[in-house]
Formats: sequence, C-alpha cells, structure tokens
Amino acid sequence: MAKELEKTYNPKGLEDRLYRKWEERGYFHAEPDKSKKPFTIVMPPPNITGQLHMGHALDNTMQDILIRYKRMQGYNALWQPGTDHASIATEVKIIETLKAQGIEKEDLGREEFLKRAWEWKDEYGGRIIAQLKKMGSSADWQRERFTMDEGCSKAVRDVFVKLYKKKLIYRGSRLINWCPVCQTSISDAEVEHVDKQGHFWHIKYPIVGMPGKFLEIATTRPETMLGDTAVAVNADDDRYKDLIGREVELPLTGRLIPIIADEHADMTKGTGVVKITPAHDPNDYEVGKRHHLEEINILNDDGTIAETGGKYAGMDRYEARRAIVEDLKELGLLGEIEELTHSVGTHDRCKTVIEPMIKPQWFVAMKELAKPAAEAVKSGRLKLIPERMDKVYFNWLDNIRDWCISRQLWWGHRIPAYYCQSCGEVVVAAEKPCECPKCAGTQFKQDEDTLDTWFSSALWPFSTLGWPQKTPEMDYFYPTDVLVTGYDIIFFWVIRMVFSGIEHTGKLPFHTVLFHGLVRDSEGRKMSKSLGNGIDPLEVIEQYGADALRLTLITGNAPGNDMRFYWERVESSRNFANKLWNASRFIMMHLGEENFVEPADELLEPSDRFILSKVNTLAADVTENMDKYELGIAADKVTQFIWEEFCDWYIEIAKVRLYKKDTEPERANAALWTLRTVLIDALKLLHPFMPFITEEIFCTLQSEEESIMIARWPEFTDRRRYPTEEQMIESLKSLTRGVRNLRAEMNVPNAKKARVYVVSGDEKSREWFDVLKEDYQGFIGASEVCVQSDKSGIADDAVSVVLPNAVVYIPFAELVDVEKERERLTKERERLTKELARVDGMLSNERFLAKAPEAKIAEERQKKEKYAQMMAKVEDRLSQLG
RNA sequence: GGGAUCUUAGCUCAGCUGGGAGAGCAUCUGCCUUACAAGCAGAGGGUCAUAGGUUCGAGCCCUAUAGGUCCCACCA
Repeated sequence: MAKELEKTYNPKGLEDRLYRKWEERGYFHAEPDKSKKPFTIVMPPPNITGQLHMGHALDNTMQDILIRYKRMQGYNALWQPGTDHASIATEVKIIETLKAQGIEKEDLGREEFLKRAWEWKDEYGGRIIAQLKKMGSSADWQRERFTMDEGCSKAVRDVFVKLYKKKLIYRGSRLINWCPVCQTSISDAEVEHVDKQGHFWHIKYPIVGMPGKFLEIATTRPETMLGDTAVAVNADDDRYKDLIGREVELPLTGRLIPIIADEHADMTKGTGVVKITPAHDPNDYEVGKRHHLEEINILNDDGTIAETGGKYAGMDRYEARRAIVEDLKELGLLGEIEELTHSVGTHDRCKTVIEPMIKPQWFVAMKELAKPAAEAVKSGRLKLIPERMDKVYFNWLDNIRDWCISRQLWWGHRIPAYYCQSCGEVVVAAEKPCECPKCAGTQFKQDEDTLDTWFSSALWPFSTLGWPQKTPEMDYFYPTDVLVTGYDIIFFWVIRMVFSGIEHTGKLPFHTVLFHGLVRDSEGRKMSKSLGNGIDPLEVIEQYGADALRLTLITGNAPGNDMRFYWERVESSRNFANKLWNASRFIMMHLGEENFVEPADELLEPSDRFILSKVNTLAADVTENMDKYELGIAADKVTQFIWEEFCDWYIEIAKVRLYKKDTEPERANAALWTLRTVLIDALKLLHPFMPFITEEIFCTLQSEEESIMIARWPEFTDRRRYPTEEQMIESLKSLTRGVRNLRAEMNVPNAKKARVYVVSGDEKSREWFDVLKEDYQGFIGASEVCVQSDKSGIADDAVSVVLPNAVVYIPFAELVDVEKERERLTKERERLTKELARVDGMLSNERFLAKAPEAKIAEERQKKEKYAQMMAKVEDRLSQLG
C-alpha cells in the first residue's frame, strides 16, 4: 500500500537518508563491463584546502545531472572523483597554522613540514568531499583519488622523465615571475594583471664627457635602476642617434653604462630613452641578450634589495623606491613625476606584486605540444561549449610561452632530478639512481623544487584511471566523455589536460568541454571572502534542500554565462518541490490499494490522451536538450510541464472523475492510471535535476526496494498519442481554464445555473465540451450547465490568444466594462489590420511565393483567413457596442 | 593595444538555422477551492541600446557609434 507523505515537503533528514541508501547499495560504483557502454566524467578535483562554494555547487550539479541521466539511459556511468593537493594553497595554509604556534617553516625542516602537511590533509582533506555529498553528487567515491597518492605521483614522475628525454622539459636560467611573499616562482598563467595607481618618474642620467647634459628616462619602478646595465635609444631617433656608443653615469651608483641602439626603444613613448635592466624586466631581458649585457640581480628572494644595491641593500623594494626618489631629488636628477594607472603583474593567490627575476628553473617546451591541442579543436574532434571559447583557446595556444613548472615549495611532487655529488651530472629518473652514468658516483642529491600543482592536474583524466599502468579501467573508461568546468581555468587546466592526453595516451582526454560561468551575488559581484558576500551552499541546503539549490543553479542560465544568485529563486525552486510533493500526495490519496491494469483505449478521454502524449513529447524534448548539453532548458521544460500542464491543468480536469469514483469506477480508474503513469515518467525526467524528492516520491509510490536512480529513462513512444492536432489539444486546455474561472465567478457551491459559451469553437471542440459538460456541472456545483456557441464575437482575450479555437467565457454583463471593451477591440482591430497587411504583403510578393517553402505559404494563407474571420468578429462586436 | 561578450518588461535573464516579442521574480485584480496560500484564476507592463545597411521580411545577419562586463598583452 502506498504510504502517506507529510503535508509539506521537508528535505531535512530525507536527503541524508536517501543518500546513504544509494551509497550503501553501490549505485554510484561502476566497474568495467564490456557488455555495457561506458560514460565517464572526471571531477575537477577540489583543493584539499577548499570549502564548498557556489562554484563547486554549480560544477557538481551539472556533472551529477549528466551522470544520472546517462546512468538512467543504461550507460555504465562513472564519475571519477578526487582531490588536489593544491601545492601552494596548502603550503600557505600550513605555514599559517605553524606561525600561529610560533613555528617557522625553515626551523621545522622539510621532512617534518611534509609530515605536518599530510596530517593536515588527513584531517581536513575529506571535508569538501563530505560537502559534495550533501549536494547529492553521485560520484564513485570508492574510486576517490588524490593527486599525491602513489599512482598519481608515479604518473607525474613518468611523464616528467619522458618529456625530459624528449627534450620537452629542460632546466635553464630564465627570467621568471617571482612572488616575494610566497617566495617561489610562478607560471605566466598565475600572474594576474591589475590596474594600479602609480607614478611615472623621470630620471636624468648624466652623459659622460658632456657635462650638464643628461639623458632623461622614465620609469614606474625607479629602484630597478640599481640593476641598469645600459640605456637604449632608437637608431632612427634623430634626438639621440649621435649619442649611441657614448656612456652615461648611472646615478647613485656611479657605474658607467653604455648608450645602445635597440628597436625596443620606442620614439613615440615617454622620452624615447629606455633604461635597460636585464635582470628584472622581460623586455630588457631580451635586449640584454641581444647586446650581451651584464645581468645584475638587485633583489633578494623576499623582495628586499640585495648586496648589489649598495647603500640600499636590505631595504624593502618599496622603501628603496622612496629612498631612491628622495636621493635623486636631492641630486637634482629627478625630473617630472606623472600620475598614471598602469597594469601591474600580481600573484593571483596572494595578490603580491610579482618581480621578474632570473633564476634557474624547470620548463616545459610548449611549442610542439600546443600544435596538436589546437588541431583537436580546429578539426572538431574536441568540442567546446559554448563555441566562443574556441577563440580564447586558440589565442592562448598561439601565444604560448614555455611553462615554468618548478616551484620553490615543499608540498607537492618533488622534481625527479638528481645531482651527482661527485661530478654534478643531472640524472632525471623516476626513481633515485644508484650510480652516476658519467663518473659512477653513488651519492645523489634530489632537486629541492617541487612541481606546479597543475602539472599533476594535467594528467588527472588518466592518472586517476591507473595510467601509466594498463588497467582495465584505463582500457574501458578512457577516454572520458565530458569535462565540466568553469571558463576561468581554461588555461590552467583544460588546455594542459588536452595536450597531456594527446602526448601521453595518444588520445584526447574527452570529446566535449562544457563550460559554466561564475556564480555572482545578486548585485553581480564576484563572491569573495574579503567582500563577505559569499553564500554558503550548505546554508542554502540547510534551509531549502539540495534539490532546490540544484534547480536554482541549473535553470535560467545559458552555458558559459555568469549567473547571479538570488534567494528568491531558491525559494521558488523550493515552492516547485512542494508543488510536486503535494500533487503526488493528492494522487496517492486517491490511489488506494488497487493494482492498475492499463485501461482500454476507449476509456481514455481526450484529456488523458493529451497529457500522455504531452509527457511523451516532453521526454523527447528533454532528451534532445540534454544531449545538446542545454541542461537549463531541459530542466525548464520538465518543471514547466509538471507545474502547469500536469498540476494546474490535468489534475484539475481529472478531479471531475476522481470525485465520482464510487459511481463510475471505470472512468475514475482511467484518470488514476493516467495520473500515475504520467507522474512516474515526469519524476524520471526530473530525477537528474532533483534527485532526492523524486526518489522519495518514486519509492513511496512503488516500494522502498526500488530506486529511481536505476530506473529506465523514458523514451519517446508514439503510443497513445493524441490523434488530432495540437490546436485541438490547446482548445481543451483553454476550456478547463474557463471552467475554473467559472467556478470562482459562480461562487461555488451555491450556483444554480451556469451558462457557458464556447467561443469561436469549431465543431470538434464543441463535441468535446458536450461530453464533459455533465462532469463540469458536478464539479462546479451548478444544477444546470447550458452550453451554446458564442454569437457576440470576442470573448475576453480569446482573439489575442495564439490558438483561439475554443475559449470559454462567462458573459456576466456587469463584468464587462463597455469602455474598456471598446478600447480593447479597437486595439485588436489595429493589430489585425497590421497582421493582415503583413500577410497580404507576403502573399502578393512574387519573390516570396517563389522562394518560400510551400508549407510556409500555406501557413500564411491559413493565417490570412483566420485573421479575416477574426477581423469580421471584431467589427461585429464593435458595432454591437455602438 | 588585441580579443570576446552583453545592451530585450520594474529586476534577473531565455529567445538555438531571419517569418506571429517570452520566463521567473516584482506589481495589480479576484479567490482561505475537499493536494498545495510555499497555492489557484487572471491582468497590466517592451519603439528588443542608437544610427545606417542587406532582405519581400531583422531581437537575430553586416557596418558604425555609445555604454557595460570579462579575458589576453613584454605599454618602458
């Protein structure tokens, strides 16, 4: 027997209970099985330092929807989860906790530090996973991986060695981005350019041998002058070209540096003279290489001025800047000071202004790797959704520079390079070598650096499946299908996975990338800790349930677009859940204990056929949109159907028969059977979006033994399709609305008699109404219902309705405001005149008649007729009103 | 500097290959109706940023302009 449901939908408790049930029954788990088709998604691994935020919530909702959908379609669906060690984020966190205890990282030593880090990971790393479960995520947690577990680490080492042997990884001294706070190098992708207020200082460099003459340069970073080893002018610059070859005296240091000619000096910019600091500026670095200039490093790792900075040594870089400006002023060598905003490179994680520095680092040579990655999208083998991401993707690949992968951090994959202590030979190998191939020495020291976090992330789609070993999982689930992620990490992650997959497995790691945008607050600002405007998904779940949150995140938003978060929308999602809950409750109340047999065809009434056919087309529609990754549209269609078509319309019309169950059990049965059938199909279609409520209702309807999770996704069938065209169906719908209106107007149940007009009804719709007439009579409580066709013309909004085949209206004279009516009709006439002109124009246009498809022309002809009829009625009615 | 994207109802946004302007929320009106007031039935509200162009026909295609957002970039 169907059990009772609570009066209002209360997700609390229910969600955890159902989730436990699914997990215990192993529904999330997937094993390779050649008899079934695989469908695989790898979860973007959240950082172990992470707390669930709206971005995760959206990301995981989308993935869960796809996985649940495919699972129901009969695919062997694997959602491969895991977490990321998040090298720098975690290390910063640990340092913080240590500091709170008064411990410095260096005092602890590497080994002890790593021990603490692992402890930290064990304690907090699982937190985010627990939070993801709250969302209803049906990932295969048995397969949970970690970027630093043994398998993934092995993959990282193997890849490193392989790329090194192919000379795609190399070590070299290059100008890299240095973060003085984190004290590590960072990649170009981690540099964020921020507009900052600054100054443009003009400084005079005295020309040697020409007393009183100066070369004026302009700079935003005066302190870097300590490392100048030349000034450059353009060879074509008439102002300066005679000075080329002479020297200037570098103020404050007394060093003499040459005036050189280089194309980098732009005559139109600044003073046309540019100071060259090869050790601290990317452009100058290139100039320095061209002219074999000395590279003087003036900065320590913590951003203070180095010994090379003379009297400024030991000062912080900004302190030194002030001091230098002061000193120059005193010497009379400071010129104009301009205010300007310029974009400054900062570290995306700590917002510190980065300093370019020359350091020995490890790099991945990108040129060769980038080619096939670009080709994959160009050829269409890799699809990006939305398509406009293609351009962003190409733009990055076209301008790609070598990837600096070494980090001066401890938490992460240590670079598998070993230095022979006897001869200094570098041996790159997955395991520590026993003997130096050059000098047979046996003492080795491993490189101190670790790898960029994204190096291991790049291997995630296959390292999680066991690569480089030949596992059944790798064989069966790889390549994966769809990657779902935010567009903000296309460079960090997506592209790197693509070229890594191609390079190491010979296959694209996935065929489709589905991008989503950012979840912003209601004013469109990014949610951030500092603004304090972040909304905690867990709080939303606590208050409204995971289903409501999921529905809110997935609807009303196109792929790749940012969205705003409104509490009102969650509320409305919750209301929908409640609606569904109550509709189900109502159906179950009437179901009783009977076992249903499908009613004979002739017992199904037009409304039954309508709703059955509608749920069929809905299934087709939803499936189509799911396959196009239009998840929001799919969700919209389902909810719209359930709320408006099923609850507000069909249930109302079915009530008529349900209330007469005792006297006409067969008719009631037909309605009940239809209600139940449609509800179950609708639940299935809704399940990927709202897994909890659908499961609860499904099980209550059937039995606890079942689960909608593993139920079969509804397929489109033509069975029971309503035989006449959609217009007829619409007419029925309008009819019922009219009756509901009537009921209110008649002050039910006191009505004695109701007159109902069928307006502009064709024969067929009048027939139907005759059939249903008696039912309505009982339903509205009137002793008599009289039906007659309309003579007066336009009923209420009948004409402006798209398909005005039959609309019922109640002609209470007192409800009709003549003035208003006239106004409306006049407006209607105008509209019709316009429409008629339009159609006439088209139909008398020879080119249209020649070019347009016949169906289109026929349609327009029909329209013309229809409009003409409507026009006649409007005129008629207008003349009646006088 | 390069690129992307947006400008549609009071607000947030859909509108997929050009052919009758949509949703949610908000507002207003009427209903405590035997599933649901977290509800039901209705209504009002838009020169689709501006100016041109292509077309028989433009919210949609092209060009320009204005404003917004974002990404990239070695602007000394």
